[in-house]
Amino acid sequence: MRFAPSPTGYLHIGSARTALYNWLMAKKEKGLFLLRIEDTDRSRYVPEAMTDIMENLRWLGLDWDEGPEAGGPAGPYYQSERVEIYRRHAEDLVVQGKAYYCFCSPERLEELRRSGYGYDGHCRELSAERCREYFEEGKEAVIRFKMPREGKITVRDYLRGEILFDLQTLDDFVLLKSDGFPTYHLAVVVDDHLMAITHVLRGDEWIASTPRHILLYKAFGWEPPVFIHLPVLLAPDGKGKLSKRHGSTSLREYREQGYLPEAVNNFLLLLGWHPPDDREVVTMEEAAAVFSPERINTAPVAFSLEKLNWLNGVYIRRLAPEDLAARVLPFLQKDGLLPDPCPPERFAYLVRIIPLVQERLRLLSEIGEQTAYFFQEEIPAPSPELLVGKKSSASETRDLLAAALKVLEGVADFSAANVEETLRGLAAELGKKPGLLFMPLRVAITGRTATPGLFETMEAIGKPRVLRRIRAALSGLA
RNA sequence: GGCCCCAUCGUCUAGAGGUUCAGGACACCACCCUCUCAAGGUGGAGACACGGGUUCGAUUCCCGUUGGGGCUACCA
Repeated sequence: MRFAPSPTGYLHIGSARTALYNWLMAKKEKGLFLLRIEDTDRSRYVPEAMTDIMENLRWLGLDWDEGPEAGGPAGPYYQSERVEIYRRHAEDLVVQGKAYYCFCSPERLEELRRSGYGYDGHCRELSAERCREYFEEGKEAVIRFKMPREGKITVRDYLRGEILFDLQTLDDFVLLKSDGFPTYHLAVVVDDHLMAITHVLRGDEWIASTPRHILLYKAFGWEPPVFIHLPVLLAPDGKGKLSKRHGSTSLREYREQGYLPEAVNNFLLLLGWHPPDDREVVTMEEAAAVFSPERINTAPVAFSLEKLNWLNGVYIRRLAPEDLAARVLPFLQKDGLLPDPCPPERFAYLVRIIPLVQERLRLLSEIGEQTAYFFQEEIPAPSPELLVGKKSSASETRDLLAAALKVLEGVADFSAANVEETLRGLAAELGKKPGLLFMPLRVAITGRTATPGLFETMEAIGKPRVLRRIRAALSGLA
């Protein structure tokens, strides 16, 4: 199995799915997974793309057995370093009469394209003599594949069965460009063969080019691999291909938004594939044990984030507090709530806070807004509107807070259980519903109406800060 | 335009001719739990694109229509 991205941009979420499926299949079948870089288009080459692709594949845990930085017997794994190999193969085909030099000008080709048909075979029967003359004149040439002119070719797709193509609809495509670099078609066939790829699992935008590839395998006298074409990813509205217009398409953006690689993998896995049972939460280990290409769907898939958000929550809840703390730390540092580097005692406090917010967190990036009041010495004074509930009045709220302040001052053991007991006792004593007392306290202490359990929160914040915040709220009401 | 692929709840999907008044998950709604918010529990609403065949019987097979998508480069 292999994943063969082109370094023309950041790792796309759809490419990541392709990589994942390839990786899973390699694991399942105890085969090898290799990474090959298809950098044969110098004009579209983006230098940062390479590091982004490798970094994010690793982030997902999709390690490659062979490829850049890993090496391997079939290297090099950058196509730009293999141009000699492609040139040799292309020239072999010319010698065998299965391909030919073409000297047509870009202008002529442009006109041809406008006519709606492919290349017309203008240079197909050029004599060797003529070619030499052209070369001596310094003309640039490409090598084109000599397509059989009639008949049909059947492409066997693992999921779709046989697909018939009329050879008349296929033109003499370019194998080797005038700059000496191969086209995708040549490079992919040569490399997949030389690298002993048995299953080509790629996006279904390649179906239309597969007949060319099969013909190339035949021309070289090679056995074609099994072709498995994945359905395309559609925009969330199901209309049109997934593109930047519809939100994030690069994996790095998801990472930056606070998605867990576990969740992204699980989500991508379910986008076109499903396990034999009804499970939705499937870890990589589980998937690697049961992945089978028969269960891949053929219909286009809308890329909707709802399930990813849910899965992210699921995986966040599964994390050990220390683990989640470590993952959330960079986000808190970015928000300026914890220093970088983070001293051990501050980190320990974070770990202590984690259980309070763990089941409320959907994205790691939400950590700051959900926990700021734990880390801050003082919080911005909550507005009276927030402090005074809809069912209460300013004077009642003031009385309640004052009463709470008084009893809390006397609490020596500021544990959640003890605080709860004290405050419930107070509410009963005042003949008030507990919620009526708890809400203004919550707002006074945290500045918000939605928080983790009040008493756990108070314990974590500690008596001095709690009392100070209640006093501050009280003075704000005066 | 030509060639090709695809078509079950809003979304991801189960289903491989009858045992399905079509099952699960996300999202949505209601209720329960409850100090708020979550999480969790229970329940609810929600789909076989359409038209022809084939068949005793079609969501399942065939054809067409419609819709969506891809390819049609010296890009991958």
